Amino acid sequence: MLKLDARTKLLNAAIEVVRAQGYAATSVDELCRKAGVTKGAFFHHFETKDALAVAAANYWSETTGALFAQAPYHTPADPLDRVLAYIDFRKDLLQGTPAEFSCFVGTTVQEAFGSSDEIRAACKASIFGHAETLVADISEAIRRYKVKGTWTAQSLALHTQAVLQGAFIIAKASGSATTAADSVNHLRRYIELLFNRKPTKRKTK
Amino acid sequence: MLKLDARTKLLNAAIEVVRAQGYAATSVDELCRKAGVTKGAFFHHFETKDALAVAAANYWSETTGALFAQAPYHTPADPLDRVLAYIDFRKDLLQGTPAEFSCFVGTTVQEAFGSSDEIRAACKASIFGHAETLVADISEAIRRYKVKGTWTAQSLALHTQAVLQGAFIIAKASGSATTAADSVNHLRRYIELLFNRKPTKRKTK
DNA sequence: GACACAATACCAACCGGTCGGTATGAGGAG
DNA sequence: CTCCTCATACCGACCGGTTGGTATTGTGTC
Repeated sequence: MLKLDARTKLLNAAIEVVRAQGYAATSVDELCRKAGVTKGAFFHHFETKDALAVAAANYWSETTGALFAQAPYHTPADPLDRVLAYIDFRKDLLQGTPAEFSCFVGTTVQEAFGSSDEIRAACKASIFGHAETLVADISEAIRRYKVKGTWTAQSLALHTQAVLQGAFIIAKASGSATTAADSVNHLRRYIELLFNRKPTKRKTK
Repeated sequence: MLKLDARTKLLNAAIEVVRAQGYAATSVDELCRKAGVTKGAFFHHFETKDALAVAAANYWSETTGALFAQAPYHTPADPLDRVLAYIDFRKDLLQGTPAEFSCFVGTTVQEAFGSSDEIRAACKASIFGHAETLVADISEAIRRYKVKGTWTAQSLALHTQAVLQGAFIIAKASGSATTAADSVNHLRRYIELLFNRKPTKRKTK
């Protein structure tokens, strides 16, 4: 981390600290301390604290986007298997403390949706953008399995994100990653039922 | 609200303001202003700001507990119908802005789980306690419909809360209550599928 | 007059943000 | 090559306002 420039160090620090204590409770000074950077550097790179939040949300989109793009859940030939492998992948990420596995933009938007429309929009773009990466596989699975229903691939993709966000909150309240994993299990079962797939052991990893 | 004592006015103000802007971003002074009460009164009734949060979480449990206890979703004879009616009831509550329909303890615990174990515990008790009120109906439905599975009534009850909490976050990000209702629809469909119930129009109101 | 309750004045610490300044390095002119 | 200029990156003391919390003084009701 030492070779990174001040801007990137601040973005990484923001994601780490905000996930642990929330956005409003995180001060600019603390961020600078954590990043090993001075306050002057902070306001050189970001006009305001809110601007940092917007940049961090976009940075979160990029880094997690790259993580999911190269994740192994894309390999199955069957689109439904890919969707289920995605769910399993998300479950695997539920390790350690909530501060480690929870979602930066989910945490931030909950606090800032009323005070900054720029932050809200950046967080929305992150969540909805990630959901969008699931739509192709879901749509293909709908066609392949000839599933009929009043719901759309988009709404199911967004529902997976809602379940994950909710699971993070339950985990924060209970202090247990297991309760979060329980919800993800229910989500997996829901998708199996939707597509008439018999309950399966996970195929990947 | 004028006839209420200072303590209750502060609790109501806390729930209203925190839902709109979050816990950390809400100052004691603002709470006092909103409640029409002085700072002296605040610290007479609550030792610290955190103590107010704990009291507000318990107050939230009581008031929402009363709301749900007298709600009409308990009337159907079939336990599964009661569970589905509960889901419908929750969906009906998704009116107006996120600040109006979102959950005080869900918002608060997300910010305070790392800094105050008392707040965390009070919020956990509220969420888990509410989930517990669903367990009897779910258990009865499991018996009546002879459903087999690896999941428990408790885990399904908690999953409903996770979906709702997640739906609140999606609503805050999107600024739309409709997207939250979409997730609740998926939750309802999941429960119908779990119990082999044909998709139904809602029975209660 | 005892006691719960509330109003006001006040405090030190901390907040986001500002500002004058320095370090470094690229590019052009001579 | 040397010198000058300019832009970018960064520094840290400082500012006014706000924070959670305290101390003191009423005031209404048994």
